[in-house]
Amino acid sequence: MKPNLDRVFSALADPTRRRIVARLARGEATVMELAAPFRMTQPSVSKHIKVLERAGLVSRSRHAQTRPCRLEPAPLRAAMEWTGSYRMLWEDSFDRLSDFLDANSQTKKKGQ
Amino acid sequence: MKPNLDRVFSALADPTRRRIVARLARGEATVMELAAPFRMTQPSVSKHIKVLERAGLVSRSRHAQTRPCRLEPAPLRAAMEWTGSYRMLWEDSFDRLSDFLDANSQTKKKGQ
DNA sequence: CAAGAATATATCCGAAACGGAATATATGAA
DNA sequence: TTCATATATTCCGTTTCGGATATATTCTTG
Repeated sequence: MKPNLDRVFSALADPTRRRIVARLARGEATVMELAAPFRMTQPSVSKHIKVLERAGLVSRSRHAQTRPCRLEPAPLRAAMEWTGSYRMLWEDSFDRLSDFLDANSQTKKKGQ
Repeated sequence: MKPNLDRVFSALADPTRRRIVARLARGEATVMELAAPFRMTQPSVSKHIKVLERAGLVSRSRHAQTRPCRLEPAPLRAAMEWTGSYRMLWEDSFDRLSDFLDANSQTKKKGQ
């Protein structure tokens, strides 16, 4: 089950789906919960979730009538590793430690 | 000119474009040079380059009849920072240094 | 200026994406 | 069984995408 970067990047290319990912990073959620913040209809959100699912970014369980969604780290990691393999382009220093700390403190401040 | 993640992720969702990015990471290249490894026609490659350009991933200069392409780091960095903001999901340790080194050695081994 | 090389633009095509509306399925409760 | 809630599926129209072909533009050189 190796992440398919085509699907992963494609899934992340939509702002609705990135917001869903951001929401799921804080814990499992049902389709209703995920749909709530959006103006979109529920079936549309369902479709977005399915896109995330096919990219491996989301997995689901069954609990009563609900199908809680959970975020899967592997594809996100694969996407980060691909983009990260070009770090050298924006890092002019060879002090990898300080570079990492700088980058890390920045990502921490970033929302969506 | 802040990177538009929609466009960036969307641009990276295509394998041809990721190969172009990989090629450009090793230095500037003309359209002809970029097109060479592909079976595609030149206009198709031109379109892919334009997609990368609109995402801010590629910039171009003018030199004689050629328009050399250069890779721009900012959007790649933005994409990495977005995905990287979910690192916590696959890192169970708080030893950030060793985590970074592990991740880094892995990305180094990865091709395309 | 004419010819050629590098690149862009225009147009066409089939396939896929995105969103809505309506409908279907499934599970739990009364 | 009947009702209600949660979610999925289907169909539709519109837009975008990826590739092809054909044509135009731009610069260089003779």
